[in-house]
Amino acid sequence: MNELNLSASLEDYIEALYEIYEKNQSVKAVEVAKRLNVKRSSVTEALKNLATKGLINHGRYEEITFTKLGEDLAKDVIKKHKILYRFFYEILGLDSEEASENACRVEHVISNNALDKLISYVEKIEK
Amino acid sequence: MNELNLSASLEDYIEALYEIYEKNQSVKAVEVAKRLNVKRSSVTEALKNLATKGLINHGRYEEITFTKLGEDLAKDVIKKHKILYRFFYEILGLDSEEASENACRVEHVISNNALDKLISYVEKIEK
DNA sequence: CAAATTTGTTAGGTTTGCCTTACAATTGTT
DNA sequence: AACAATTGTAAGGCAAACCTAACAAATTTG
Repeated sequence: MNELNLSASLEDYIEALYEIYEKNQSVKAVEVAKRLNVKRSSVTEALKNLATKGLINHGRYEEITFTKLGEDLAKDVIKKHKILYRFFYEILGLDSEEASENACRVEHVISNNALDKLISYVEKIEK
Repeated sequence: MNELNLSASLEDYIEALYEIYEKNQSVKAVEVAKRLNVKRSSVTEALKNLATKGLINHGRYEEITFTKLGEDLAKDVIKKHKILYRFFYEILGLDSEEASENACRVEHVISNNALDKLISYVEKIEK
């Protein structure tokens, strides 16, 4: 499918970028840094990296925008996160915070196929 | 619980070491290397690392043995792997290989609490 | 047992992702 | 507009994990 194979770290960045963008119609490095608990300079690096990979457009001191590919990828990660959250929270009964933490980590390592099965499963259970 | 916080990589190593040890009553770096798809030199490094952390005993050109802590830790990881495998294989219906791959990756990131809930869940479902 | 093969180790490199520090650009405030 | 504060970037470092290449120890085998 997506032959880009982002690292967990870059997936975190693009996910954060997208959600912050949705909320604010703009993205500040400071916010990304806060959210991911990293320094502003690390955000700069990651942005450079994502731009190189063709996922965002971003020049010096410019607002970022998503490429089609970047947007799709971000949505994929977010989709994974949401279904995993539901699984941990609604089915396993973890509290909200721990469900979210687990989803955050698992979303980077679960296969697409496993995700699809999980979607069907969660939906079946909660029918 | 375990305040050691092994990296995913070191967890893989100790898991492999333990399973190979169980099977052969001894561990060769070559086998570990094959199994984890790394070079022998990387295994040497990892062993040094695990020994420093007090999980195994291992001197130059010596057989390794596990400390109590190391053995407990290995068993923990293996336990996680097994329950995750069951979940992916028996409940989600992935094929054996993909179930195993997913278990291998998720075992390093899922919380102990989530694991406990998963154990209960899988056991309840399969009652 | 001596030579050949296999195995373990070391040294030195690479990549990724983070950091700190310092500076540049932008924005906000009087 | 001028100064202050905030934000973005660049440079240089560090640690984890991996690698290759070369060598050392151990094992196999003719």
